[in-house]
Amino acid sequence: MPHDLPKAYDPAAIEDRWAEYWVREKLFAQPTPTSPVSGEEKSRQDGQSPFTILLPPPNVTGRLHMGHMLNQTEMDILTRWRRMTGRRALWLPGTDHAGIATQMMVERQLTAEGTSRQKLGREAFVERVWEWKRHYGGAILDQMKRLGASVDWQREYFTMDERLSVAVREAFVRLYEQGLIYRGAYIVNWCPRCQTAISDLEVVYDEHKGHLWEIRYPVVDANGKDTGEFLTVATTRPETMLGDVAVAIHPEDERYLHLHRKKLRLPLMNREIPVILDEWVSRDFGTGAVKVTPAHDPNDFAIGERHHLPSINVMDDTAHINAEGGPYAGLDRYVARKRIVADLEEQGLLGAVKDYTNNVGHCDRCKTVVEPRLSTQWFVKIQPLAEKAIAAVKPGPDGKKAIRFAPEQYEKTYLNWMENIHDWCISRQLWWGHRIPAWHCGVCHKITVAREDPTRCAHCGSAQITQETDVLDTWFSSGLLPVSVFGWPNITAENRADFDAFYPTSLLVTGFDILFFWVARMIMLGCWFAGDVPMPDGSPRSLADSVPFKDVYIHALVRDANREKMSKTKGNVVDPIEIVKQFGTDAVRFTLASMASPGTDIAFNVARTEGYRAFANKIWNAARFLFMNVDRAAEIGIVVDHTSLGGLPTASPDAPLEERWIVAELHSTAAKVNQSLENYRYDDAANIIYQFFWGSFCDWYLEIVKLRLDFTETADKATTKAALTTLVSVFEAALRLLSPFMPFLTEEIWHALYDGNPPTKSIALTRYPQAHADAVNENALVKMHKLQSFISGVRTRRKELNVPEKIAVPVKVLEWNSSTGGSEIVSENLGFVKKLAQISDIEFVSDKCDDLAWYVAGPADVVVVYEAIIDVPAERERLTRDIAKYEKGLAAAERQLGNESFLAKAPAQVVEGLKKQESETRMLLEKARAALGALPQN
RNA sequence: GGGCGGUUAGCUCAGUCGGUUAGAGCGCCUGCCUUACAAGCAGGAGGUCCUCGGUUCGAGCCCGAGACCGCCCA
Repeated sequence: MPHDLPKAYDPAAIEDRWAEYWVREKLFAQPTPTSPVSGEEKSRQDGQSPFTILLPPPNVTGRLHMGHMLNQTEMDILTRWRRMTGRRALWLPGTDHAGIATQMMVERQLTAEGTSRQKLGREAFVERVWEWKRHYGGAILDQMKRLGASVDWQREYFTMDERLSVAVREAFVRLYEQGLIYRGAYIVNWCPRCQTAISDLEVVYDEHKGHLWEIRYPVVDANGKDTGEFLTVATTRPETMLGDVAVAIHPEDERYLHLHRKKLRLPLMNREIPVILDEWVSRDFGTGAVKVTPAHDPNDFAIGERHHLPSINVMDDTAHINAEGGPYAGLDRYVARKRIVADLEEQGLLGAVKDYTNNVGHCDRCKTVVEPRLSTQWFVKIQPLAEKAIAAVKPGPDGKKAIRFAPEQYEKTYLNWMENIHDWCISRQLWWGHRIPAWHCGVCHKITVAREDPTRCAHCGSAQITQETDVLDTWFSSGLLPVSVFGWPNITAENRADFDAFYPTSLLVTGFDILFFWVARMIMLGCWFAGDVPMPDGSPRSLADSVPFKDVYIHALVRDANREKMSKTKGNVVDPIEIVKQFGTDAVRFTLASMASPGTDIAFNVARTEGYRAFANKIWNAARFLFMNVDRAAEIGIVVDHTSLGGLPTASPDAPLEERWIVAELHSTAAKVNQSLENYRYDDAANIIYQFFWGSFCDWYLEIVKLRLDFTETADKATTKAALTTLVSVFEAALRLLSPFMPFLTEEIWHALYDGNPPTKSIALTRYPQAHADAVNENALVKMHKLQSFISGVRTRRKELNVPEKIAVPVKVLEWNSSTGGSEIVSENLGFVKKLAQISDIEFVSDKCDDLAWYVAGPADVVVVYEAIIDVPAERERLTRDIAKYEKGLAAAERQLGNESFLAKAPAQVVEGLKKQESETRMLLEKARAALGALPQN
């Protein structure tokens, strides 16, 4: 039997092989169900309803980083687990076309080639991006394949795919027809480098040390002559003054009220502008007078609307001053700023210049300072969509929430944003993306929006129509994914099996950074459009059935070991692929899982990963131990029946204690792990399995079972076979328990265990261990626990007496509390107790003996008899320390037990427990005092 | 300015409904190459649960105030 595993676990030697195997064998493909799954069936059999999860589509230009790996590890654990519990599990992968990022990438290439997208023209450029995508776009998904993500590769999508583009177009047209898309001139965030509008969410604010400049605007009389008086305004952006159309003051500001209706002469431009009153003005900020530049500031724009002021745009789309800026035309905004400040100073119109730290918006993509700019854009009137999206997370008529957040706190964040939402600017001045399906008429200037490319204007019939050049925000298409990947809008009677089976999806796992970008938009668009799709039986769809997912699990940020945010500039980025090469995928996955405590950032520390590689190695070697014994057994004709594997083993009442115990531990572990995963407690689940494998199975059970693995000719073959069978079946079940966390290692060992003839193609297709409540044998757990503390106690005592590890010594046992039955348990299990504690002989005594080496170990007093000289000072120190500890504990217990309120109000079980503890502590104290007294005086 | 989260061992973090003497991994100290594993085994040390006040028979946990750290939104 070829069970020859290498001595040390080497992930590199096994992982590539399995990763390829899983993809090649299409193990995780989830074809369209042939018989439609009715919604009724879905809700009736919740345990068997499909488990569907969408991969947050990585940016097609991206490379895998630690955040992806955490995200994917969590999804993979849950998907593998749900699959193993028997549910139809579908994890759907894909990538996002990432408008700005991808366009930037290709433009950079073009620049290097000495050309540009303008020179190429739109059509050629877009073809060039497709070419780029075909070449490099698969990189991140290839990395995912290598990491063994159990996704359905047959369903891989790209947001610009034809079928998904159909959905984008349908969504746009429908919203337009419903009056929810409009076009208009508003202040948007403009990136002068990307030369496109970006949404509020794509602006990141940074504290920036700047100045607050005070500028004196001369007051003029009716003839335009200076009166000699000035109104001083304060601004952080003096260059925008070129576009000023008014100065606003607060209607109750006594300082300036006399200037109301007066005119000012705008310095440098020599234009007369009015002084107006507006409540928005903050009297405490700056001078209390604010210049109004509607074309370059959102607040000013609002004031302009209120007061019917004109807007003067003084900058072009590259943030250079345009012709409206008079002498400053052609200057970059910052050059203009310097020049303007200098000129004002020269003219004596510059007041105080104060240091001021303000928040400056930068483009999320390229970090260029964003310019608020008045321009014509397309917007979604968001309120009606937001209302549904709010209702979806609040308790419905039945008191249930259609969407639940984990951790719960994110629900507040989400609602807070959704309740204060602004209309969504969806147009981008890019070439790469879904081009807006709107045509402008050259004759009547009206807009035609259509599902099919029109040839004539819908209003006047003219053929002089041209398509809108803008494309849609990438999030508009990714927001539609939950519906579009399952066939929307083409949901017909013949073509709705996917939609009926998999929508709503079960869960979304993602980072908080895209809560608004993506999660919120999926909820809005999903509720809006899926809501119109009737249920399979033709009935209207409820909100609960319209949502894109039922649960949202938000995970934290992966930071470096010092809790610093990873960043390229800081150079502290941990490349997951590098770490994987070093320690193996399984170890990295386990690290992330064991640290994934909800709501807490992960400080990724390779020391931890090193530890989990050791864990993998531990299991590897446990497997080697098993195989060695299986092979030896085979030599004398003992064969473990493979058909007994695959479930969760049970132990008969007459089985040895260690068997009843390990089986009970296994069931208890399985129960806890299932419960933890149910609650998204990856950390608990991982730690519980770790504890079972290493702490229980390897440290205790394997050592004990060695005594029963007797392969000599005289051995009782039945005993050996029974022990071996339990050993193998517990191990096999534990592998399945571990498999979602460490899929590679467990796959390798599991196949070896079945000697090349496994019952299915992969451990991932077996059943996850489910505990039987009655198999958790409390009695065995308690007894074993006592023996463990007894054995540990003897070992501790041996160390204190400097007994060499190899030497077995006799011990005397005195049971000091008959109710525990300690002596009996010890004598029932003499075999392994003697072995594990290195005891040559045990004598049970009924009276305290005179030996000095008295010690309390677990359920019995123990005396380790050894011809060693007791280190009297050390012994005195130990006893003194113990006495102090016991005295403190006893005093605390007595104090509480003397409190009548406690006795009256505390639950009986707590009082009983404390009484027991008190009497035990008292006994320990007496013994320790006696032992101290018996020590020689010096 | 508005909102949210955190502070527990040297480090990174758990701690369920308030209940007996607060846990884990890593690190540290001591001793061992023991026929699965030195990526190992055995043993050990290590705590003002941020501070103050309150509720309670009982507080790491609940309430109030404060300190410090962090995040989101404007």
